[in-house]
Formats: sequence, C-alpha cells, structure tokens
Amino acid sequence: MGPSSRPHGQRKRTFIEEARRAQIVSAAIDTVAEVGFAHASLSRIAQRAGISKGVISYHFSGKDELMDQVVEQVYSEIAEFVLPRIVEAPDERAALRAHILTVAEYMRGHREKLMALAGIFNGMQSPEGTSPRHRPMVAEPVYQGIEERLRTGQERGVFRDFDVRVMAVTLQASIDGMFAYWVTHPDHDLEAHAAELAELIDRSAR
Amino acid sequence: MGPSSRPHGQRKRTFIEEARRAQIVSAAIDTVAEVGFAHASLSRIAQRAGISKGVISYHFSGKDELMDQVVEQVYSEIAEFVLPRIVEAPDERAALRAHILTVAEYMRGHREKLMALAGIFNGMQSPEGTSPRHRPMVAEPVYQGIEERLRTGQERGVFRDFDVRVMAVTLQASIDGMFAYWVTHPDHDLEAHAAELAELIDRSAR
Amino acid sequence: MGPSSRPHGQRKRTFIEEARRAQIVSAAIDTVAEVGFAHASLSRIAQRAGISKGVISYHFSGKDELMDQVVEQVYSEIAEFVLPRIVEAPDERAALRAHILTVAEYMRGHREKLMALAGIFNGMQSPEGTSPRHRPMVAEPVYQGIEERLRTGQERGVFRDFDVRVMAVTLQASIDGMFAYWVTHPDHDLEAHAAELAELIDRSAR
Amino acid sequence: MGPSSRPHGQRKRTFIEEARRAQIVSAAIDTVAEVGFAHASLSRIAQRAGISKGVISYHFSGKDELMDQVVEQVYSEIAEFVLPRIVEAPDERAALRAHILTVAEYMRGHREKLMALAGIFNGMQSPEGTSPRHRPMVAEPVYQGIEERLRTGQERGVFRDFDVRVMAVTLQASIDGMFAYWVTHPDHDLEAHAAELAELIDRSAR
DNA sequence: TATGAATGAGAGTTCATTCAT
DNA sequence: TATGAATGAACTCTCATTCAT
Repeated sequence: MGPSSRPHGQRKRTFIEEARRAQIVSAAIDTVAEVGFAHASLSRIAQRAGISKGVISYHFSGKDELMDQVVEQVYSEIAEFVLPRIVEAPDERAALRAHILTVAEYMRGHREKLMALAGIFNGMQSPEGTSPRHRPMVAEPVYQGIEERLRTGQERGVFRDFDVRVMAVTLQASIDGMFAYWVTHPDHDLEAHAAELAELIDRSAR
Repeated sequence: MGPSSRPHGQRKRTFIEEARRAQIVSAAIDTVAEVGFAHASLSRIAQRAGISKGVISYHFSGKDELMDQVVEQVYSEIAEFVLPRIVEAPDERAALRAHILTVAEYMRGHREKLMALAGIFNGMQSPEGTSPRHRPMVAEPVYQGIEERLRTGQERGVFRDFDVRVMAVTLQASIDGMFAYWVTHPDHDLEAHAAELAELIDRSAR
Repeated sequence: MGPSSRPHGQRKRTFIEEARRAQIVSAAIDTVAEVGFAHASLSRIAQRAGISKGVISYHFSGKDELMDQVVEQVYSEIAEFVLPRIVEAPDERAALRAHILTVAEYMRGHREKLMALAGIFNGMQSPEGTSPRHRPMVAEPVYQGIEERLRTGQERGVFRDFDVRVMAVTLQASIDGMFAYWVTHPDHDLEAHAAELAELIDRSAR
Repeated sequence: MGPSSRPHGQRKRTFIEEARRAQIVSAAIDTVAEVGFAHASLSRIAQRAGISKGVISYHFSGKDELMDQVVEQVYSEIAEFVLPRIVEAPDERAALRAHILTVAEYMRGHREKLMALAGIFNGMQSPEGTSPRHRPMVAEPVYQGIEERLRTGQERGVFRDFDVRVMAVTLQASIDGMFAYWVTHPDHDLEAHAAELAELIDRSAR
C-alpha cells in the first residue's frame, strides 16, 4: 500500500512526499532519456535516484502512474516556457513563428527531458493491438490550442483557408521531426532549422 | 552458430534459408503490428510462423538482426511502390505531390506493416546511452534522395531557394505524422489529408 | 518495542491500549473473512481499521501475535454463546444435541467471523517443517470439555462405551464440515443439517 | 512460452516432458507438505527438484496449473487405492466400513502427500471474497459417489432413511478430521481411530 | 537444419518490519 | 502513542539465449 494506505492519486500530499515524487519523476526522466523507455526499469530508476526499488511502489501505484507523471510534468514545463511567448506575439503569423522558435529554444536547453517524453510516447504501446493509451489523450488539447489560433488567423484574414487540423498535425510533426533529427545529429544547427521551418510553415499558411 | 557454422550476416545463403528468413521476417512484421514491439517476443513470432523458437536464433544472430531485416524489408517495399510514381512525374513539383499522395496510398493498403515499422523504431533504443541505431542508418538515403530532387527543382527554377535538408526532414516528418494521426484516428480522411499536405508543402517550396 | 518499551504479551495494558487492540483484531477478522488469510496484509487490515500500518506493529509483536488474538477472541465468543445452552440441558444426550444446534445457530449469525477463523487455521502453517502452531493449542481444551461430558454420560449410562477422544474429534470435525459445506453452498439448509447431524451423532453414541 | 509455444494444458506431451512434469509435481507435493502452501514458492519447489525456477514456468502455465496438477494426482492415487476395496465389499455396510478403513490405511502410507493436499485446499482462497475455486469442483463427485452408495443401501433396507447429503458430508469431514488429528498427534493410533469411526458411522446409519 | 528443453537474469509488485519524528 | 516513510527480500512471471540431440 502507498502512503496513508489510501489510493494513489487524488489526495493531499505531504511536503516530503511531494519531494520524493519529484525526485523519482526526475530520475525517471533521466533514465528514460538515457537508456530508452524499454530499458528504463524501476530498478534502474531507483538506482539512479539512490533509493530502494520499493520506494517507487510506495509513492506510485505502479510504473504506469510514474510514467504518466513524467509526461505530465514535461508537458507542463514546455507549456510554461512556450505559451507566454506565443501570447505576447502581435498577430497570428508572429505567434506561429514564435511557437516554432520558442520550442526550439526549449529543446536546446532540455534535450534529455524531451528525449524521455519521446521515449515514453513511443514505448507505450498496449498489448493485443489496443490503441496506445496516451498519445491522443495528451496531444488532443495541444492540437486544439493550435487550431484555435489558426482559425482566428483565418478569420482575421492573416491566413488563407486551409484545413486547420491538417496544418496543426503537420506543424506538430514538423517540430517533433526537427527534434528527432537534432537528437540523432547533435551537430545540426537547431536554430537555423527552426528559422527555416518557421518560414516554410508561414509560406504554407499565407 | 548459424548455418555452416559461419557467422550470420555476410554469406551466400541457400534458397531454403532465404525462404525461412523471409517467413520469419514476415511473421515478425505481423506480430509487431499486432501486439507492439514491446510484446513481440521471439516466442510469439515463432508461434505465428508456426516454427520452433530456436529456428529464429538459428537464422538470425539475435533479435536485433531480425528487427533490422524487418525494417529493411518494409523500406524496400515502400520504395518499390513509391519510386516509379515519382519518376514518371513531369516535373519536380509534380514529383513532390506524387511522393506524398503515393505514400498515403501505400499507407491505406499496408497499415499494419507500417505500424510494425513505427513500433520497431520506437522500441529500439539501445541501453547505456548509445544513440538509437537505426533511424539515421535507414533514413539517410531517403533524405538524400529527396534532397537531390529538391535541388534539381531549385536549379531548374521550379522551387525557391530553401534549405533542402530542412525541407526533406520536414516532408518526411509530416508524412510520418499523417500516418500516426491516421493510426490513432482511423476515421480520419487520409486521402484528403494527403492532398492538403501536398498543397502545404508545395506552397512552402515555391 | 511496544508501549512502555516492554515486550508485547505479558503485561498490564491501559484501557486505551486494549481498545486499540480490540479494534485491530476486529478489523483483522473482517479482512481475513473478506479477502482470505493469504491476502490479508497488515496494510489492508490497517486500512480497514482506519489507522496507520505502524500502529499494528506497535500494539502487536507481529502478524503472528495478531492472528493469535483473532483466533482467541473468536473462540471465546463462540464459547460464550454455546456453553450456557449446553449447561442448561437436562442430560448429556440433550447437551450433545444442544451443542450441535447452538453452534449452527451461531454460524448462521456469524458466518464471516467463522470464515476468518477457518482462513487463519488454514493459512497458518509455519515454514521449515515445524508443525502448525495453533490448531492443537486451541482445540485441545475444546476436546477435553467435550470428552468430559461424554464420559459423564457414559458413567450415567446415557451413552454406550465408545472411545471419547474419537467421538470428540468426530463431533468437532462434523461441525466444521457442516460449516464448510454451508459456506460453499449458501443455499444449503443449515438448520436441517444440524438437526440431521444431531440425530446421527446421537445414534452413534447410544 | 511453454513447450511448442502452444498453450499449456490439452496437448500431446513428449515422454521427457511428462517426466519433468511428474518430477515437478512431486517436488511441489513434498514442498507443500513440508512448509505449507503459503510458503511453497516456485523458488522452493524448483530448489527441491534441483532445477531452475524457469523450468516450472516452462512446463506449467503458472502456479495455479501446477497446484491443480498436484491435487489431481493425489486424488487419483487415493481413488486408485480405495475404490477397489469398496467395490469388492459384500454389501453397503461393509463398503462404508471399507471406505473408512482403507482411507486410513492410505493415510498411514502417504502422510505427506495428503498434507500437501490439505495445504493446497486451505491455502487456495481467492482474493476479494470470491468463493474458493477448487473445493467444490473436486469434492462434489466424491460426495455424489458416496451418496449413491448410501442411497442404494437405503433402497435395499441396509440403511435407515437419513439425509444422504448430510451423511456424506459428515463422513468426509470425519475422515478429514481423523487425518488432521493424526497429523498433529503422530502418536495417535490411526487404525484404532478408523475402526472406532467405522463403528460410529455404522451405528448412525442403521 | 530444426527442435524441445533448460537457463538465469530481470521484470513489476507486494509485504512485514523498522525507525525517526 | 501514532505516523509516514523507507527498506529489502520474496514473490510470480517473461524472455532472449544456449545447447544436446
């Protein structure tokens, strides 16, 4: 059983417990980033955190909850970093550009964290052909946020009349692809790529 | 040791042996497509192929080599399907459009095979921090092929003067993203998406 | 160490402490009855009692002592219920009949408590080949009580000259068997069974 | 995966496989008999069999199947020993007597095997309050066999008109109780107990 | 060539127990 | 007295790999 013998999840947590959870999530991020989701066992994560394996089970209901927390935290951090820059953009074209450039900026500073995110998304494939649990769950709000801005831009005449869902998917995929390419080609000029990508997207949207 | 007690890999293979390898690779594709890379054990693959587990170890040096072969074969099949349609395009813009539309067409007919491919890419992250083994290995020639066409188009004045590597990476990522979205949203209109994507790419390249 | 840093067991206990122990024993009974001995972890018991896990370790030297207390308490309760009815019987034959019928009556009202008892007896087999700790310890006085009555009956000519120990063991086993059958066949007519069993035993003893 | 990658259970088995299964079942019996079901881990069983832990998983789908096999085998052996002696009895009263005496005889020779049986029955309590899986499954045919003989005896006027189900349950419980008593009191005279019990049952049935 | 059998490491989880606060 | 936190061992089960036949 976990803390207080109450179900993990919805519950007030002590300061110490939050600290431990954060520590474990952090260790999980590092581990997944380093060895990949498939090889990120609880043993390895515990080892990296310098704690016993049982502590993880004590604080999380299982590996799934831990990985959920990892995803959630990384997403939050990205949003916290990127959203303000999008909001302060003068118009929708500038916002789109800012989106791409700011994410790239975040990538440069948090390579490993993002590798973990990718690793988890990829590694999480349920057995027996059932659809992956998280990708849509997490990605859908992201798409919707992008689409809303695109639609606003279209209404204001800033953008032409394209399919906003396709554009959103393409934008997200292009950014992910930029990251993946950079990860496998560390010498690649990320900033230049981001600028170029911003130009591509801008042209396709006008 | 494998056949003739010589190392797996570089060596002339008998007809029977090639048949067995093909059979196993095929079973591996189906298995990964169905249960995901993480749950595609050699047992399951052997079971699906209707052979004993040991046969796989006999014909392949290990799970890694088997998965390499899977990737290679799927890539070949895609190329075989797509390349002719690109070649017969009247100019580079048409070729780019054909590329996107033809890949989408292939996707529609080979959903599972491609899901296996994705599953393998995702699941294959080596331990100990070594970089993923395969993505670049396989993708590089693809990028180069695309870039060459893009460059030709630029020289002929069909395309404007963008960074061909960024465009190639973006194109590939957009296509992958289209597939991923379609996989998680089976009701999504793949053909319409492809057409829209072709328009986006075309605009960004002119 | 427990309260006052003195060993658990032989020692005067405060009122509060006794209350806590009773509460924990009660929760243990419910838990064993519900999920079986094997799954009745201290966590679950604590959870049901609404207390922290450590409290149990504080009040009892370990799981073993707790289960000992459970057995002891349930036995006491049964005796408290059954003995008066036996005592007020006019003769030994009536007492034997009353024994069976009253126990059945208790069973009907305390199904769960008795299931816990059975669960503990069954689950408690010590490792390393040492003989089970409790069954004889608890059952011996029960047997002796029964035997004494049987012997008295024989002396008074109410019963024939059978082996009292065998009769006592058989009686106890028959009652236990009646309970076990009723537990697995809830629709079984417990009262009718008890009456029939009383008849069987009575005939075998005359 | 198990042998031939086919599901454990219904399937032709090689000689070697049967031997291994028998060896493992035997080791399981010994282990349960010695340390009790609760402490009979696959590790311990494997250790006693002198094999690796994985072998058990290779030959059995899991601990459940192994224990099922143990129960099945012990039951078969008992039946094989006892049934002939019952069949050759001249009438139903003699058959009842033979039943009790022969089972006792078997007990004397197979103390440990039977302790294992008891241990498994007892230890198998499913979680969440669902009823035990096996007891009814196995016991029901036994009851029915006994009842049939009792009924025949009643029809032929050998027995009086008692409830056959209650008598069957009581008989079985008395025999189990005799065994349990003997196990905890090794100096107890098992044969005398059996003879006395036969007398008790016979009297109650006439 | 192919198989069945066996291995042993490692996976996630559960749990009784200990201990500082 | 009571708690939350942590431990470490034990559990069942899965798997890639090896090897004699």
